[in-house]
Amino acid sequence: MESFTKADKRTVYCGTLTSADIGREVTVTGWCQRQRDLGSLIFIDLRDRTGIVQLAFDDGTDREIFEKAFGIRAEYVLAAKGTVRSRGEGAINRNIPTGEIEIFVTSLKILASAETPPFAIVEKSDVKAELRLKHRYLDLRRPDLQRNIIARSEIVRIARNYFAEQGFIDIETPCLIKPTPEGARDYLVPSRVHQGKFYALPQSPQLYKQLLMYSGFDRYFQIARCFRDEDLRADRQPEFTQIDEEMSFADEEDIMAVNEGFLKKLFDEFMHQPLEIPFKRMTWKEAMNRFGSDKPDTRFGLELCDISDLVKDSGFSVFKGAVEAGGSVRGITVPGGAKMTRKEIDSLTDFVKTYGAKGLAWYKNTAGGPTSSFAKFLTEDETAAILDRMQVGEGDLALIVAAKNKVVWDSLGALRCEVAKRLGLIDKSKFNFLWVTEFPLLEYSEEDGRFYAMHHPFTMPMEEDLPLLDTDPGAVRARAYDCVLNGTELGGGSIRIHTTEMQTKMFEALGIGPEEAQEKFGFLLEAFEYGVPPHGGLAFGLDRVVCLLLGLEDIRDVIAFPKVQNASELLSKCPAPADPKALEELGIAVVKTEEEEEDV
RNA sequence: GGCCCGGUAGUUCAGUUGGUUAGAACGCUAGCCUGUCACGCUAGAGGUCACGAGUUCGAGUCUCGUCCGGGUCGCCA
Repeated sequence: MESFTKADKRTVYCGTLTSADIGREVTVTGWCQRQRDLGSLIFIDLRDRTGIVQLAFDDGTDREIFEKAFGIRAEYVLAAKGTVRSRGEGAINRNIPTGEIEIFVTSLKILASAETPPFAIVEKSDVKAELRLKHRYLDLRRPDLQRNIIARSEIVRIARNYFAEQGFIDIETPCLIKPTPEGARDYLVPSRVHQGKFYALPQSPQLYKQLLMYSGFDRYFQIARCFRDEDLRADRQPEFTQIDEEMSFADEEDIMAVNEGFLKKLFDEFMHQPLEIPFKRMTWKEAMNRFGSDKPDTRFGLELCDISDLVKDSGFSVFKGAVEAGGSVRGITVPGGAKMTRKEIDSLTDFVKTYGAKGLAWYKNTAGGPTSSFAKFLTEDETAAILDRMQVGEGDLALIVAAKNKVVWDSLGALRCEVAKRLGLIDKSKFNFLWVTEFPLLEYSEEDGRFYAMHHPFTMPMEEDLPLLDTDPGAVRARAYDCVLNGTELGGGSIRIHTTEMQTKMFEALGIGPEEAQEKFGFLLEAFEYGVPPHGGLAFGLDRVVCLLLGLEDIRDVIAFPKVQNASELLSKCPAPADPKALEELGIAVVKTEEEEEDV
């Protein structure tokens, strides 16, 4: 065999061969999926990233080649030359695309042998995540994971093409940047040249893309890696990728339109299905009141219903007290939910408790006579009014939470999703895109006794709310928007502040004094002096986009080398201790914790 | 940092009230087999029950701690 590289014109991908190739002499390379030894007949399924083709060895096969084939085991790497031939009637395998043909092998090379892998390289794998991630290079051989990674590449290609067509310029921004005081924890990188000083890895290219607007690159685009030193979730990794954009001389309408165009193109070219644009829009306030969430899943109902006014004077202290304390009493009505058992309702009670609710009041409207956890504390009229307001019909179940608004929203927002999931109310074929707009500009932190920017401190307030900035900062709305799909925040952005006056006001509202502002964002404030265009932008979480389009739930399934919950990576075993010499050069000493001291 | 779930053969799991030699399936090894494709048949090998203490005559099973993995709340401008 003189050549077995893919560059050889006779070398083809396993999964691409069809009966149209019968008679061709070809070379294929790949991994042995399975060897079937039938005595004087051997078959080998050869796998590459395109699929599987069957290699055949029989009494017409050269004895030396036959002996070689006899010894081949799973995951051996092979190059085989031979003639494509029909399998003949009766021997056709309808389950695989190449099932009509096989390769009669005339030359065989074992490029590498292999140990039996710790788990089978098959599409449907129920092997524990830990083992898969320790051997991620094997896990990534599985066809479903290969499809995910290839799909991700296609989505990125479509994004690059689309934004280039729209006149966006792809610009790289630094990965070693100044640590930022607000927002998520930074990953810090020590400086050797400047001992005691640190870079941070970017949580996003935010400031740099704004600076690019100041420079006149009026349409910027980047597939940008971002880093946040926060705890992981099924949909959150410490390093992740954004489709990041920024536009000058643009307002919300321009930015939403460009991105609706992008998603439509993704649906055309990748999903091969229509997507209706423009998307529905909903203010943050409406989203919270109707769905208890700023990223509502609108594929099902179970909307929240406010009954505060009906119970504020009632004899039930739980309801009355919540309203008096400035909170509210709200609930959801589960159609047909009355058949839920007490045990099931108890588990929903435990569920809402994780969101800070003290309990879950319920009312089962059953034909045989209703049962309820709270009706005995209310008058018949009060109960009737609640049932009427919540439209609790026969066979329905009402679930009610009384607490401060944030807890009511959080718990009921999560509860309606949980109930929908348990009752199978979610139509998984739907893609309900939604813009959530008019987010609050600021969020009060009880712990720190101050306001923080809900989006980031460069977000433009809504003009009509500006007077409130001094009197009622919590009520000011921002020119910020999120793109939501089926209950997941796919991306978000805002119109940015572009004047010194406004930015100074914003820092004041955040309790950042002039000196601190100068020290931390002086370069930005100074830049405002030299003519900054109005601008705004948006960033999508690429990993989440890929996940949702592929119908996956675990973000790790679309990332080649993901990290586990404690932010370590099991394959290479990082993070790892640093070389003492390197630490010395950096002027860094690692301080042992008290526990470790005791062990020494 | 809190709460919940899990760790038994290479893999996925079962393992009764604490009781003899810890099982099954798949995989693996060897032999046989001419049309398999989840090949088949026969035989065989394979276990620190995550780790460490404790309770007990006796622990895979009960208790505590540790480690590892998963989910989640906090956190994630």
